[in-house]
Amino acid sequence: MDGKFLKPYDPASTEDKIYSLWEKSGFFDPDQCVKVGVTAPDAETFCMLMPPTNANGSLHAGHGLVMTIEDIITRYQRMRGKRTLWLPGLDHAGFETQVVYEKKLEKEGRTRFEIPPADLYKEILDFTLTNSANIKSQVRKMGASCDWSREKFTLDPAIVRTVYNTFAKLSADGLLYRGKRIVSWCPKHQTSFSDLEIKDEERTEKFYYLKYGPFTIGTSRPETKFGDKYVVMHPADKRYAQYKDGQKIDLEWINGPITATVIKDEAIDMEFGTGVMTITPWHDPVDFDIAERHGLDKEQIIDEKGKLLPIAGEFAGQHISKVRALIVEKLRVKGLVEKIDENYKHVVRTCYKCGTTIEPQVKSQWFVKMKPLAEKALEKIKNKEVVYIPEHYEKITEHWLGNIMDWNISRQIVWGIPIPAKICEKCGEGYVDLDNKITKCAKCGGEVRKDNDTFDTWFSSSQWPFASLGFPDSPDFKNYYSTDVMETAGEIIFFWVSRMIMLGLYVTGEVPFATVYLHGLVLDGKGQKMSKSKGNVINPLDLTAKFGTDAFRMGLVVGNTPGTSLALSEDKITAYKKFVNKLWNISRFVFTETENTAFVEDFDSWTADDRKLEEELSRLLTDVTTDMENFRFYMAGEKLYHYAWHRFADVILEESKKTLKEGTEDEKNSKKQLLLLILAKLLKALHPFIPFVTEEIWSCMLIPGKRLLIVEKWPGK
RNA sequence: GCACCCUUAGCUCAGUUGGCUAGAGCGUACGCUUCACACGCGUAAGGCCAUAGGUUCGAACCCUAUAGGGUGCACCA
Repeated sequence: MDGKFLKPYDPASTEDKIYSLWEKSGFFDPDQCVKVGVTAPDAETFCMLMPPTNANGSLHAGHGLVMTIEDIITRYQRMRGKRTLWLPGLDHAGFETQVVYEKKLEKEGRTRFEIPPADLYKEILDFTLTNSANIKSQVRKMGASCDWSREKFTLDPAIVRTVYNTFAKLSADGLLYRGKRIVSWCPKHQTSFSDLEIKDEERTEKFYYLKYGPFTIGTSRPETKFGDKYVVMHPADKRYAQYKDGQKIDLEWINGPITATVIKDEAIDMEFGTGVMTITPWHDPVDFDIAERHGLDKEQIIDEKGKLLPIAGEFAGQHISKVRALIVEKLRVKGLVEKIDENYKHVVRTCYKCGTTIEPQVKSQWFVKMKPLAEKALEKIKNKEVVYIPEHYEKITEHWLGNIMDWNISRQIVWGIPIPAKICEKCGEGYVDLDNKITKCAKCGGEVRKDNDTFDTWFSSSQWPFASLGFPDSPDFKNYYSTDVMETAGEIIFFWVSRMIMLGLYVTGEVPFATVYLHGLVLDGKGQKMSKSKGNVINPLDLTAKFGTDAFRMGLVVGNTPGTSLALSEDKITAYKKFVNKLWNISRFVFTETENTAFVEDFDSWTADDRKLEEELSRLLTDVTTDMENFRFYMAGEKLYHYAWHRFADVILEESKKTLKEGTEDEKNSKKQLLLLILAKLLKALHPFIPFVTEEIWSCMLIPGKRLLIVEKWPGK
């Protein structure tokens, strides 16, 4: 027996050694497995893509969970003999990364608005590359057995080309348009967003009743009302029956006399306020729709930075957040304030990143028509071509797909994939232009310039399943698409999962994956969300250093059901550290008692008792295999834990002591083979969960013709 | 407002298609250095499975209602 078993298991001196053993073996690469004969060339394939990691920081506990679950799946499938590919990748993560970088700039006293775009891009690229090296070493530390030789980055030229082709295809199929539409605009970040990037926040604010000629209008935002020249009411509202659609009324308003026009529209809720409102089409989606329906003028009141334009008269140039009180005071002096409701509760749309109030703006942006894509996806989901774990995510997805809005895919940031298009200077029309050929606007003949915007990062990551496998003609795409499992965070089910299904289906005609496994959040030990400001962020590397990667992995997976969040406490990880050590000591006992005894694969001289124990283990492993097949890793892990400690160690091992001391030769032989057999099978079954310690113990077993444990056969049926 | 989820031991959570005495980890109490392991061993305490009805031979599990907690979506100025 190796002398190291006389001391407790030491992860620090083991893990790096074992990982490089795996890497050198080439077994992460399915082609290599076939080449050296551990996998049959015609074996069934299994493919899972690692959600491309945001290359803007370092790994957090959530990544630890992703790497653990996905590695468990991968190792299990590989041991089952499948040609198993787990493809790693990195995401440039457009806006997310730019925000992180802007914070860094802020600390240095700089802002992105003073850096030439090309220079900024270069800076962020350097930043990303530095981070990604860091991230990759952390992923290795978690024990991830992904195929590094196939690693992809969302900015790889081949990926970008695929994204461009999809953009052009959408255009050719009439699913892409550039429109002057109202978009959600963050004045701080100075970019537009899709509807998913908006966070609703309930606020209690004042609600103002203002005199508008013969009417009283209600508003929570008097500072936007300078240009309001349309007054809208419901056509069926009897209170205002005397006013006709299109009727002009002269009245006194904030900065002097104006002529207002009466509009009748059914969008008005007669119950709300006074049943009359004025509209600000440039800065409100509902107002915009009304203006579109009636062909009304739209005027910009607030600029992109949130400051009032000249139309605001004396208030021009001031930031809207500062002038509300001043404007209300002016209105009050003019006698236009009727009353103020102090406790008006409503929902304000804010930037999910910085919490700044969204100021809608009318802008020309690229939109994808989502309905046709969503309908096809919905059909596949209902047919169970994509299966959700946990199940209820299917309903949530169907609800979202059934009510989908068009997707604004352009962002006014430099960090991202540039949109390959030309924009007409004169009329604003846009043209998809992959080959940089267009020089004149086909509509008005005006000069065109390059589109300076970039794609929403989700537009590229939604194409990840086929793009990363080399669509359309690489062998990997043919072998591995459509993939088997998509394992990711429940949080990004709309952002990413649903869009992957839609775009995958649209571009390749096939759903991109058969099963979606969604995990929940990793919370701190008290069940609170981790955040830098609370100071409760758990760094995975600290935990692997303190307890060992195997213990950390067990702590992340046992008791963690899909879709629900997990409270991760050090106590729990400590428990699994002890378990890993227990396994170490079990091995020490077995090795001591079976010194110089080789494991016999097809041993047939069992005692009746040992035969029963062997069958008991087989039953357990069958059970565990069922759990693995059904993604119940939390159960499989717990069952193996329980068996190893409370059955094998506490009972089987204890009882064996007597036999090994007092039994006949046959009984001793049978018992030794049993101990070796159980240990071997247990190591195999536990390997996906705790790969390092099992591989290390395995290396000390006396088994003729054994390979690395990572490619041994899974012991259950 | 609509949808979805949750409520089980002091804490964090399992409990698969309804079926033995409802489980685990941590924690707690008491006792053990027993020749694999004190990162250990043994023993014990601790639960009206949110509440009220219903279905059933049988319910933590299925149905209905209620209460509390959470999440997502949609919004009216």
